[in-house]
Amino acid sequence: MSTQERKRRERELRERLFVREAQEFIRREGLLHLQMSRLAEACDYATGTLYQHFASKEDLLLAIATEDLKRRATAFQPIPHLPLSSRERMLAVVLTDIDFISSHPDHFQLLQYVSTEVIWASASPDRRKALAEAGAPICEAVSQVVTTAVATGDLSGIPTLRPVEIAAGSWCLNVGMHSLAHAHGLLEAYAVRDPYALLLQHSQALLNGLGWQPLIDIRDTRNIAEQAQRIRALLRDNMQPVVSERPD
Amino acid sequence: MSTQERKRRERELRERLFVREAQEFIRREGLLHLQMSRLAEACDYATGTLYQHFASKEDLLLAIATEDLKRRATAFQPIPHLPLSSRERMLAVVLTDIDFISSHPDHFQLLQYVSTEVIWASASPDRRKALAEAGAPICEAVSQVVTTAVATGDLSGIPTLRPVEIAAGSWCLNVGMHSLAHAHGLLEAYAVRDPYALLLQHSQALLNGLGWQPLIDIRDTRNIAEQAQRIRALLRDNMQPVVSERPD
DNA sequence: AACGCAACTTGAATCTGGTTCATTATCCGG
DNA sequence: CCGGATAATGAACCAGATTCAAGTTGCGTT
Repeated sequence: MSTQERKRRERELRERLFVREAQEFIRREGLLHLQMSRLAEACDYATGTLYQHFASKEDLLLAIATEDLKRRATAFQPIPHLPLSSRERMLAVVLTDIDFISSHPDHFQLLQYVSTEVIWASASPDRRKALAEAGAPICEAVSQVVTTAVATGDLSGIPTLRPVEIAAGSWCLNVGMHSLAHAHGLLEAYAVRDPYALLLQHSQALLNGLGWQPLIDIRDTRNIAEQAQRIRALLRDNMQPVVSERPD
Repeated sequence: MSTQERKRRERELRERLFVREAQEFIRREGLLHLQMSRLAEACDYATGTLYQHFASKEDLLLAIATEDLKRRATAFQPIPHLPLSSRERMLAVVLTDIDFISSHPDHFQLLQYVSTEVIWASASPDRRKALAEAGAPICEAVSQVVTTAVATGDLSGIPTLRPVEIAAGSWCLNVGMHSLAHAHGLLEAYAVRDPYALLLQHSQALLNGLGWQPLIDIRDTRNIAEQAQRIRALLRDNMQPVVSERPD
């Protein structure tokens, strides 16, 4: 059994190598210039070997996005347990998302690209499933925040909606603003400034609209900014130290 | 002069032919299977001629998306003048968007694809500009709705925000929900039902949160649905009859 | 220690499809 | 009707993803 096991491990290790190296390529030269043959070469393997792991280039891209997303997801896990009001936790979700994406521009670009129906459709079902699952912890963390809020009475639940569905609004606001912020030239064309401050303000408005206690004054931008800073500080302290993976 | 003028017209006509035929291709076989040479052939032109019009395939895709977007934009123009309360007008925007995208799935897919930084970056600046401009009327219409709302006192403006920026929240909610709704399998994976009813509910919550009068009860789903139906009916009556473009 | 088999690796060849460009055709003003 | 400018043509080109026939490797067996 042990040889089989060892092989599996080696295989997994190599897959990581490919993914890691591909991320490096993308960071250096952009998604556009990632080439299967060059990637294989850079890892000291033949092109064909790459295809042992990934059925197609799209598959590889999903795999990379999945890896990123897993890392992103871990950032959300401590949130439900942070010493914050339920509403602040919800904002912590928004802030975590903003900060992660701001500091990983490649991740957003890639995720955006693979989420495209064109690319999505040409990846294998397994990879698609893996990507969807990598996002699940975020979904769960957020749902938990909502559930707790309802339990503590900060939010009076909406009978027809599940926790996820209540959280979905906030999530969509995020996704939409990221898209806007990344659409090169759109902000300028439409004279929108500082998208993430705006996102924060609208998130607060939405929470108010859902009746999520304590309501705050959305005109008080100073207060909003200060609260965000407080929450960010706490998030930094609670950050999982990024598990630096052992070099092989 | 007239011959030069005629040539320009012919050129424009042909460009339309290409775009139209490409849309047809996409509708029939999907974005994935659009091929430059086959498209040219289908229009009875040589491949090279296609490249007289579009510097690259990406350019062509932007052109198609732009054409669609223009049509989409016209649907928003009557909204600021509809006999509705300002808040209902804002909902009319949301509904128009939902309905247009629901009935033009290809449009969303294409727009999503070309908005991707990868594709966007490899199109020519002119095409990018044209696409951005095609969306401007929507932006203006929505801004106007906000401006009117502030003028009539339905919405007490937010000193630090421009009308566009106030509208941006609602817009992002839309964009985000469309993304979610189109991400094959995500809704199921995260157990979210009926995304567009949800979008409506969250839009109402956001408007409430912005203090947009008259506030409504977001728990009253029946009322929300009925109001949406009323607005939709009005929108249908005011629909610009789609200008059926003369066949050449 | 040698053998045979299965599984894996290799990278040159294949294939697809976007893009180019030398050639040819068209059009226009004189 | 001529000469040159302008545009159309489509076969050739090229990049790069994907394949696959040939060669290796490593394991268990004799």
